[in-house]
Amino acid sequence: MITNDEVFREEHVPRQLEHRGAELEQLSRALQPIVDGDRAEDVLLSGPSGVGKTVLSRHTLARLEEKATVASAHVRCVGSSAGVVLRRAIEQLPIVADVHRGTPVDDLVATLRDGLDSPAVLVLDEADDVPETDLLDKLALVPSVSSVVICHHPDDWLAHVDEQHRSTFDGDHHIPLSRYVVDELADILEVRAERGLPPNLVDREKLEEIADLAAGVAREGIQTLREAALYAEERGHLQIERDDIVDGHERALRRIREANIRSLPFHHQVLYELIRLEGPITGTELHAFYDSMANSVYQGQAQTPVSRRHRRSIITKLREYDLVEKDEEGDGDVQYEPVDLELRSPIDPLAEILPQ
DNA sequence: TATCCACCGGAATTTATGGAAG
DNA sequence: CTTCCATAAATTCCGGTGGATA
Repeated sequence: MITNDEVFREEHVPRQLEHRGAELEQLSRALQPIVDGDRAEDVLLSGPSGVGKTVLSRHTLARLEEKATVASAHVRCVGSSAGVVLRRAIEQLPIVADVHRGTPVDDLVATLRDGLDSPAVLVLDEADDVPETDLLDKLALVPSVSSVVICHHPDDWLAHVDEQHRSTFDGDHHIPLSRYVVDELADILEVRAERGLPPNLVDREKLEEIADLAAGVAREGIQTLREAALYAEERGHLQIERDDIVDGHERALRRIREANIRSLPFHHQVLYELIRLEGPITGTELHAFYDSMANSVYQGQAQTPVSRRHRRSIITKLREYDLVEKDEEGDGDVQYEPVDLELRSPIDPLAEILPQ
């Protein structure tokens, strides 16, 4: 039923970007100098997840590539230190150097500075919580590399940035992307449907319904369209129907969360499972529960149980990934609970230990 | 209002890890 | 193989916050 799954992939970059003309223009203008071999300007791209920040940067760079050879690197920064970010950047850029774990960060900066024949663009994706705030300081020492920073909350991000770098991302150098309105997202979905689904499987009205359910978040809308098409096939519908959309949306959201949970380390999954099994649960109860379970859970594992302080950081991360919610109950005490009760950790470390 | 208590999160400090040099 | 070094992860320390209580 899906004729071309490629167009529904997360990493798919469309040839034509719908309804991002102004932003595309703005970003192209900032990066334009690189075509002539000059340093591009730094840019901050911000907006909620799934509205096309990454796609915009990839699409823009791909367009520039058509005009000239452009050296660029795209690094996901989530949970990585400055060293890891720099190392991955060097690996992607045309630089001959051996970089490995343990290479001093200043050496990495030096190879980046000395190893390039011409200026390059470094895209720092999901830069929200890079622990090393001085990453920008280090990059400032590399005049030939300009940065495109992608983050969710520009104000929070800028607050962590040194005063001296803050003005770099002023005015034209900050491109905020917002959610699409229903009509716009429906246009985007229409293109995907044309290219990836059989003709007449879905009409405009249904696309608008999907766009509405997804609340203007493109990633959600695109995945919902895909899942709805699969449901329609399972159910023998000739067209996508309303219940295909509703169920498709549920499954799309779950898939997105599953992808999130899979990328997390063991400790995080343990905490997640405890919250899922016992939630809603208060912080104090959760710590006590962890303490009582820890020995059996970590039995035979390479890792050992972690301290309370570290657990707090982990819970924060689980919330950022939209896996756990923090409820302010009416009476004031906070409770944690899973966003999706049915969504188990793939490790599922407690299954055989806990009854029920 | 003053004090206590639990929690949060930043920062300093310690520990583990893997490559490199001897 | 052992020692040394820098990074990254995890722990410890600690000041700030806000609700509860007298």
